[in-house]
Amino acid sequence: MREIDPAGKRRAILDAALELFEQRGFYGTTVPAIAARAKVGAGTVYRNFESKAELVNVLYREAKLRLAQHLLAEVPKGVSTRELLRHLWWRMVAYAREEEASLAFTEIHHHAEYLDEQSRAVSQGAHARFIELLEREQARGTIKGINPEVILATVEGVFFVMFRRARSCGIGLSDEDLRAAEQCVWEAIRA
Amino acid sequence: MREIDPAGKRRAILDAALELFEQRGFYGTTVPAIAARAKVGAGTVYRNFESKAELVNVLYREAKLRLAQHLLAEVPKGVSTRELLRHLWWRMVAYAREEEASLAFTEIHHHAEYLDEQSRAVSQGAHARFIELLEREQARGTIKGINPEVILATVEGVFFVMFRRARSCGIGLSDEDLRAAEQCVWEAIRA
Amino acid sequence: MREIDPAGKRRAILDAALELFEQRGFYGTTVPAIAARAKVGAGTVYRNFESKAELVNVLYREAKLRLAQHLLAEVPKGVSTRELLRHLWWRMVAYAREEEASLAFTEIHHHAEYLDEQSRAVSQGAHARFIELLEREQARGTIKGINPEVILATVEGVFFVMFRRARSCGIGLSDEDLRAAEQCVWEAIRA
Amino acid sequence: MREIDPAGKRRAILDAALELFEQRGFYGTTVPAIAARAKVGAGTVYRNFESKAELVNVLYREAKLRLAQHLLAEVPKGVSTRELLRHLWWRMVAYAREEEASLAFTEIHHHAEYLDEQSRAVSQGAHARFIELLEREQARGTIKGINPEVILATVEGVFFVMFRRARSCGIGLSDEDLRAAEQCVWEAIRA
DNA sequence: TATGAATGAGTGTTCATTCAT
DNA sequence: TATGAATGAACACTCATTCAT
Repeated sequence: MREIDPAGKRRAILDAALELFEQRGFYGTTVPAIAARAKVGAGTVYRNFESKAELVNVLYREAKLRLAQHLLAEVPKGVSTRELLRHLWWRMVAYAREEEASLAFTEIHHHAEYLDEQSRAVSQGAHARFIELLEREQARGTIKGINPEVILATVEGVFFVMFRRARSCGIGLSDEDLRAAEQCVWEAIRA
Repeated sequence: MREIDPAGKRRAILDAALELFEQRGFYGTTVPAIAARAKVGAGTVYRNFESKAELVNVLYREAKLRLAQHLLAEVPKGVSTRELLRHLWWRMVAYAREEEASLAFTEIHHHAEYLDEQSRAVSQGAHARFIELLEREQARGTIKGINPEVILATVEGVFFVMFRRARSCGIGLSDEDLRAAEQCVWEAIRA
Repeated sequence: MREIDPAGKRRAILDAALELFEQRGFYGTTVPAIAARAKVGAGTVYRNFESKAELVNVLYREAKLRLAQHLLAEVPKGVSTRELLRHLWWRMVAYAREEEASLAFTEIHHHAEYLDEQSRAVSQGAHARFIELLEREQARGTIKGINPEVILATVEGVFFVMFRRARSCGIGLSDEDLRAAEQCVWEAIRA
Repeated sequence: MREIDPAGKRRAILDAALELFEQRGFYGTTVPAIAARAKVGAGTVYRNFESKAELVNVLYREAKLRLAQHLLAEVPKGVSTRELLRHLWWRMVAYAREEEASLAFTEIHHHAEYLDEQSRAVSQGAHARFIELLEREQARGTIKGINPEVILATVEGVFFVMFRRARSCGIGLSDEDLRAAEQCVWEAIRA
């Protein structure tokens, strides 16, 4: 069987582009710079992606799906809401630590004008799954019965702002801080 | 008495630039586009600002200072921490509603490489004032004694993510949602 | 009697322009820079001159005429050709020392495309007067009977190249060097 | 074997730039004009040269070195100073006729502020080699013992002014004129 | 398939010129 | 008369994209 892209150039381009898009944004990143970092010719980028916009969309969807996958793949069944939050929280921490750039990338490109319909659908799809999960927990009466968007904004907001600040200021987040933050979030949302 | 810039072109340029930088970022915004939106010639931008970078820095500092001013100007004395949070929260809501673009702008440009020393200093100065305020409340024993950075990330995170989502998805935030969110934040941080 | 330009702004503009055109050429000199050096507003330049091109043409003609005037005004009558050359040579030296910039300016702008018909006519007129003078001396049989253009190129060439080099390299020309050069020129052209 | 720039675009750019810089100077020449004359896209200029300034410097050094090479490469040994001058003179004439623009170019750009250290060094190096040559002849007692800079200014001055005038006035220089001029120069400098 | 030279539209910025004050 | 803020065309230079090799 003939493999597609045996040299992994497509992957190299995606990885290079992720780093650069995250650091300098879409318009601040040039295709030649991506090609140089991926150690391929500029033309090779266009053999793999129709345009710079397609490239950023592919990355966006990949990042969004991978995060959702990472969080929702092995959700434990039959545990308390407290346990569920703790589980999700540390999965997010693990993801943020492994894929720092990917997480920051999705934050930055949220709702940018160069994202296409498909990317917006992926984003909304992931969002919808989290809302559903929250609504199931709300039905158990363990967390507040308010607008689940508010609950989600609480969880995500605390997490993202903390990680963004840690990343942009170059300071580390201790496990103690993360535990404290998780406790805050729980107290914020519990019924 | 001769007025400086009686036609308010400088202000028009700043306003136009704020909108565009917020929508499309620094690199995605062109100076001719700013000039066109401000209804001035391209050269007029350069009569008022040394460069595109200076323009974004002026805007950044202005936005940061105005927000800090708005929040910290009339902090009530001798009230409970609960009252203080409520006060700050609704000041933030008022600001976010009046100056939607300005708030979103500062979020986007946080720690960008085109911000100069002065802008970084302004940003850090504002941050420090909020941390001090939190430490005073922590000393009263009314909020958690954890790392105040975590507390601040909690308050800001919930607020910003909620407003960003409302803005980018074009949905409104009801007063009820905002009250609920504020209650979440309080329960998150109280001792 | 109402004087024109009592404040001498026109003169200030011409002097400022001469310096700048000589240092940086026509295209390398900006009208605002001329105005700033002349301590007038940019609009004042246009009140006195139709355009940057007219300004350079006025300067060119002035410089050309002044030099010719300086050299040909008091030509001694009834002296030997040797005496005449010596006279002219030291008049040129005096002019070059007094009006360094003016001399360099005419050299630089010789036959530039922005010079108008009138300027070219002035240039050619001055040239013709020198050629006539040379032909009169040739008729006396005291200098070579070759193409007078060659004689003129010799006198001017030695002089200009020497002064240009002195000026651009920042070295001074001693009287001894100038005397030696004049002797060279004489020996070059004498019959 | 892969040739570098087989289409000779770099050469085409250099040739086009030489013509334009010679006619209109550095600031009067636009990069789009160079590209158009060289029949390449504007971007191609920047693939071959870092900037307009680098381009003019490359041209300047090339022209300076080629002229020095042309004159000094095959200096006849053991000939009289008279013969040496004649040799150099006609080499200069040959060069001036073959590379009219190149000669005029170096004259114009002498000591301009956009020339870099390397270009100034090349210029001074060439100058030094001519001064040395003159000093060797002075040691033989065949030419005047005056400041060799004056001798050089004499030779160069006569030559350059003659060619510049011929070129700018569009008149030709007859061999007879050139012979006469060479004789003038000899008589100017001989002991 | 992979390349990178080539392109030219588009960028940030300057400046000759105008004109309201 | 004198000013200098305002203009926008034109500049030096960049970069997304193409295509011959």
